[in-house]
Amino acid sequence: MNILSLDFETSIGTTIHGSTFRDPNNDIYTQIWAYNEYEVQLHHSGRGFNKTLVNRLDDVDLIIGHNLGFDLSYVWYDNAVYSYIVNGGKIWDTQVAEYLLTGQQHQFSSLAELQLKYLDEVEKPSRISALYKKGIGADAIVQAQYRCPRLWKLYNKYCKTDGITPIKIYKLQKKRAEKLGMIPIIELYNDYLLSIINMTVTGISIDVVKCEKTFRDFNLKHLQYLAQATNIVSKYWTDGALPTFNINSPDHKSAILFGGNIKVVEKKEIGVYKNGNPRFKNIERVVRVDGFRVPATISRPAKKLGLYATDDKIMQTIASKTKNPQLKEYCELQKQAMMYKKAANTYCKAFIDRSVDGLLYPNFNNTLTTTSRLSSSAPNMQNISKRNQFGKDLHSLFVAPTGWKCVQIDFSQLEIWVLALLSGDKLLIKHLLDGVDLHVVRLGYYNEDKTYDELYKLCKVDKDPYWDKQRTYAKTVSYQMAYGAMPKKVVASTGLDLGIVEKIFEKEAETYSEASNFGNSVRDLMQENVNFSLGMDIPNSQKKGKGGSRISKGYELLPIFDNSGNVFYNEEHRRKVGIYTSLTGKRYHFLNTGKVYKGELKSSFSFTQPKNYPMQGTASEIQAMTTAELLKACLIKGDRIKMINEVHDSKWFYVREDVLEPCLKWLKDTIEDVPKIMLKRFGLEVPFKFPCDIEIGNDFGNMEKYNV
DNA sequence: TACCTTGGCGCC
DNA sequence: AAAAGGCGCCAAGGTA
Repeated sequence: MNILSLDFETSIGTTIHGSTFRDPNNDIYTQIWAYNEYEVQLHHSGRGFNKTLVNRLDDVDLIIGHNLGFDLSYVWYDNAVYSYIVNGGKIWDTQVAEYLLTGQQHQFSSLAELQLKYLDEVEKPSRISALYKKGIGADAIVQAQYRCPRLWKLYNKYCKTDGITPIKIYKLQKKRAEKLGMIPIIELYNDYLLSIINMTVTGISIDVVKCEKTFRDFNLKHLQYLAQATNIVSKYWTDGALPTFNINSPDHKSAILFGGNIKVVEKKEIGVYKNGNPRFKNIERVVRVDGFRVPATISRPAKKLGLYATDDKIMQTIASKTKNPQLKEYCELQKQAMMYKKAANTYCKAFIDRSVDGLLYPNFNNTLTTTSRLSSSAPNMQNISKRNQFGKDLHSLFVAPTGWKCVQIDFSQLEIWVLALLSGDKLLIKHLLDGVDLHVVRLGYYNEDKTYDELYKLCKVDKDPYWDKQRTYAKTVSYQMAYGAMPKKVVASTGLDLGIVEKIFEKEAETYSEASNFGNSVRDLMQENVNFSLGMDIPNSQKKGKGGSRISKGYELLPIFDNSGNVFYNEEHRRKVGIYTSLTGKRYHFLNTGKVYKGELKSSFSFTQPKNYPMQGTASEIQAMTTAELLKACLIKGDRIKMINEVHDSKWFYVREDVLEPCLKWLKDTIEDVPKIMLKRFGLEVPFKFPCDIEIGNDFGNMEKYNV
């Protein structure tokens, strides 16, 4: 077996796109090819390699690297990479492996950290890394090789180490993974990484002109609402020392609604200099604002003394209770002004700033979340408004290239199907397979005078506005329950009575008893499997952030406190974590929040997390394995199907118009066939397929259902 | 200036 | 420090 460790040193590029492939000016200046731990080749080019590999990959069985997404995205369009992947070539990313081996606790590990952890090698402060940090990239170093021979020697040593280290780490990781039965799950997430790279490199088309126009429109709207709101508050905002009323300031909003103090800074003359110029000093004082005098009991105290929360929920309560028409109007204006500003800056502006020639290349963070879900940033493509007034405008900025269609394929009720799979609840499975509307079932829990059929007719056939709305509430409850929320939180997000929500939970537990009990069974299992936290997995020298925040996420034997605030450092009192291993071998860690009581640690674990982590985590595995399944075809049929984005249970594509039907049929069949993939990868029997819905359109704001 | 925390809100 | 379903981003306000 030939293993190859691949690593590139690149230029640094602009501050917007960093050192990644996104910046068109960036290139590779050194290629490090380490074969089987002993044969290391360094290839340098002062002109850059023009994003191509120096060698073929024909005799390579496994490519190893740390954060391979970075390197492979540079050479994704190289023929050698293409044929390697199409012929089933595999990768082992030590960052991905470490993430899974630690139960998703070690996020974005650095090579230096793993070097310490596995090889006990302390990375000496390197001149090379220091240069990189200063913005001096490999291009400059390679070009200076004859001028700076000492630096050049150092650089070559640095490169060589970076090539060999991942191979050494891989061998140890593999041993650990075999012991824990984690090889299949690590292979899955490595395959998934290839699909993620493919998505990232493809990019998402935006209509830049429309984006700029929408940005301007939203800003204009913001200013209009702001002006009206400012006009209303002007009679409460009279003190000349006050700054301009700022509708985005939590301080200002709290003060104007509930009354409060606003800190102001004034320049005060405190004498004269020798040259006769006046001497000033900044004096801080507070100005009292009475505002609308809304009773603060409607809200909740903020962290800052004397300030209160002003979120949407509270604003709605105020608007519905007040008899002051001006206040009522202000509530609506504040909301609109803020929403337009958010829509403009968080989305339109970010899209414009982040795009490169009309294409967005978001970061898909694959070693970040606790549950192994993907996360997205710069821009975040997973939280673009959909249901509110901006949903259509914002999504319609994402357009299909000429001759192509936008396609979105969603798993329907993925979390519920996952719950059925994990719990094996017979009735739930039957209901899902029969197409029973679970939201209507839940509506029935607190409308006992009506049967399922009657309610179904009212909601879905007659589309009675009242019952349709009731079903929407029930739907929200359904999803909240699936996410593992407790009744209180459901009340907060739906506005339903606590009594009703509790009844729903109660009846749900009766109806789908095995499914409802799933979380408890995880918790029981996990409570039996309490381990010490991972101890010195990351040495202190690698702590990051203030006070080593990375460590506090579970890498240190944390001291714990008793009810009187006494600190216990003894081994037997150290914090422990619960570990639960899922069907597929993925490990989840749960923080033990227990305290010391009479000298002994009483374990205590959250009720919601044990339910949520395996559900969310398994859902993400299904997303990962189905996406990975598409990769080869996406490469071979790259002129017909391009995958561009994922949002947890949905996948975004461009599909060429003239081959739409066969492509969509193939995509749907492949994605829905989770049993086939589960069997192949994990040897697990899954008794049902996972149904998907397809939508198509010319842009992602104007999509219509498509039946294959 | 650069970085951190808080409040608030978008998505699944 | 505890504890929460999982995330990321922006603006404000504060600190070094």
